[in-house]
Amino acid sequence: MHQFRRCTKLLCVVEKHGLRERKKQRTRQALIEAAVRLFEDKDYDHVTVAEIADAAEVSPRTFFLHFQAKEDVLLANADMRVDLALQAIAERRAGERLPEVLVRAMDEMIANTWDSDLPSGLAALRARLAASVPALQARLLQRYLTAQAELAQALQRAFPDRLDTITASALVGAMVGATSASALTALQRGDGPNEVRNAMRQAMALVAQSVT
Amino acid sequence: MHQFRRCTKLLCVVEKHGLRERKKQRTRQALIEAAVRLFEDKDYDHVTVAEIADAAEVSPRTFFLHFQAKEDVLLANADMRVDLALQAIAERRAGERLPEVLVRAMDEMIANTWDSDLPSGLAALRARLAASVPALQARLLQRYLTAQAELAQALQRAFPDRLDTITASALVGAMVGATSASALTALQRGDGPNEVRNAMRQAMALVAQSVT
DNA sequence: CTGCACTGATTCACAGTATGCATCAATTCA
DNA sequence: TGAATTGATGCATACTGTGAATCAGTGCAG
Repeated sequence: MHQFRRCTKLLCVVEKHGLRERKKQRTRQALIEAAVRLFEDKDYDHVTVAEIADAAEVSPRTFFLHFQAKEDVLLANADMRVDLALQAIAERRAGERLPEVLVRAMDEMIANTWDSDLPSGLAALRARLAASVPALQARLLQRYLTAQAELAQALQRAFPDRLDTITASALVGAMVGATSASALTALQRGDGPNEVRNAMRQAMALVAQSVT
Repeated sequence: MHQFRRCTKLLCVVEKHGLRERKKQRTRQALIEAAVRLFEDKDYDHVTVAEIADAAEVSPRTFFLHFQAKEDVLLANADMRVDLALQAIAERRAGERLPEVLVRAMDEMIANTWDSDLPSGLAALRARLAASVPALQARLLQRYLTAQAELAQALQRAFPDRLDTITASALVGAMVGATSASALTALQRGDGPNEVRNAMRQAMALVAQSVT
């Protein structure tokens, strides 16, 4: 019944199998862009799904065919980033210790966000809205939680003799919790992108030293 | 516009100023009990607000006069617990170190939950639903986040020379993140109340050692 | 004790999110 | 070319959550 959908690793690679798939991606992209444009103009919840669909020149019904909820249009590529982190853990380098692997995985996600969403302004918009719109914040946290479970599982697989299930989830929970809390604090203080990133690094370092 | 309401410390002490207040509390309690009863019978989102209100013999509109959203009926006394933790931090005992204070604050919350919600079965119901109903999970996480901000502020006030704003929120974020992640993992593994509590303790200890 | 202010509860109306279902139209494949 | 697949649509609908007007009981001032 309830179900958090995740894209598989394969789907995250841009497939262009046929005109059909490309068309679908185009309307999806149109919806995202229309939404972002509208959110930059008006208050988040004064923008209705109907308006977004209208701006993207599709029917409102189509919106929900691409996104499970209104909020998801702003978290479009989050799944891909989790996959990056999972891969980073799986490809543990020789001699790399536990905290380093975890930090590298987190860095992978952050770096990808920086590269793809920062220039477009999407990162800033999302940050601003996530700090002020409860519904979006809730959805974001929820996705963090499911991502955490996957990261914990991957981490335990990478260090089977060192971690039990509880420790693994505690560790990942601490890392994600600390990072997002400090990022949010920095954001609400009015910090710019680089300061926010520094805050995240600082938080990660703090947690990392607990597993030295 | 958006606003996460919190009860003030004064309101958390049970006031019985007049018949009026008592009546209000009675309908509030009736709503909670009706909701719990229905949630135990049916699937969470097959129970409508209208049904809850009906079972409590009030109008549906009245439900939203007491709770901001459907989910909040299950998180009724959460605010009080945060206040307990804040108090625990403010009343820092002589010679108590940072990690100890934080752990004590968390313990305060957990212990209160155990004492008041465990016998009634509310704790179990909430745990079960929080692990399976996305909407509730989201709301819970959101409240954790606002609680975190308050805890971080209180902590910084208690250790002004030791903590900057970012470190304080990172620390609290790590603690809350680790604790809830491990609790959820334990729950989903099918652990009973005591095992869950142990998992939480273990997570707290892990984070506490990072600030030794 | 009486009228007035306050406020919880109710009723009615409504915007908006989200889903189910039948259907159309274009793509893909046999 | 004909058939199956599937993205998009329209329509109907359930439900959450809010606004506004109103009623009724409580508490307070005079």
